[in-house]
Amino acid sequence: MESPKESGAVVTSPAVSSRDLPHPVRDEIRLEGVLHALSDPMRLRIVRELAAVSGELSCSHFDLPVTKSTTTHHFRVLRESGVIRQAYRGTAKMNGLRRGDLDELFPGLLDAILDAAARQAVRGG
Amino acid sequence: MESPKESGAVVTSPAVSSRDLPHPVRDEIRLEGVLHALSDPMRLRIVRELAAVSGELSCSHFDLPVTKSTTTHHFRVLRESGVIRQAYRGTAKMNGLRRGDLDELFPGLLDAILDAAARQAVRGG
DNA sequence: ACCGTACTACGATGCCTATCGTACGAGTCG
DNA sequence: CGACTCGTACGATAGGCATCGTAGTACGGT
Repeated sequence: MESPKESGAVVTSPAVSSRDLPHPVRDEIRLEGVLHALSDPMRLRIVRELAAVSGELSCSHFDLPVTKSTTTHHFRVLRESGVIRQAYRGTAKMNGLRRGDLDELFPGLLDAILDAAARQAVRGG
Repeated sequence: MESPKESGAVVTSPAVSSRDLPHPVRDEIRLEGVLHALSDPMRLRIVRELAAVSGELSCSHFDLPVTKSTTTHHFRVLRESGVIRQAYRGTAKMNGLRRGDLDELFPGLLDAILDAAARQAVRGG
């Protein structure tokens, strides 16, 4: 498509770079999909880290015991189920929890799951 | 433990019959397992009905759009993940939510999920 | 004893998915 | 430009699982 590089204007922020990723809109998010996404230990771990920093993290920040291919797969599942939002920023891909959307759709759900995960971790997870 | 059939006492309740089913004890219940169990539409539906009556229901009470074999499978997944408790009462198999255990282990989780499911159903699920 | 009901067990099938390795595209910096 | 980093795409593989059908077991009533 059009390259955002010409036109005299200075590119002030790296923004979403060119390629953008398909996300479900808020009302397309399904409870079953969210639960399924969070029922995988690797993905639950990712979401817990994202919730802890309450900001965005690059994919490479996570040091998961799986290959990069598999990591990509898990992030895609989380994005397609509506749990996280992803955007390119330069070569990095930033990930953020869709807290607002999830809280509007399913009030208390995310917090209950995060709390449950924390308790289980304390008990020795 | 002791069989309730001897001793002059009248058998007032059919009780657990003979065969009993393996359940995880409370501390063996894993969050991932619970989320996975509830991420299936059929099983979520079962759990919603059980929560609605807040008592026990026989397997045959449910009119699911699958065969009985499949229904048995779903109930086993729910039992083995710690979401429900099952016991034979005569020829019927009664099912009840393990609310107490789940609420102690993961406070607010079950309610949040049930509320989320109800909201989604209202929105047209 | 017999039958009907309730549920199970087992095998088959087809789909989904978690995982890997390798090869590639996009962006940054020298 | 070239090299390097970050992440993707694709194919393969192996295991899990939702579903079915059929055959079987347990229990209760007649």
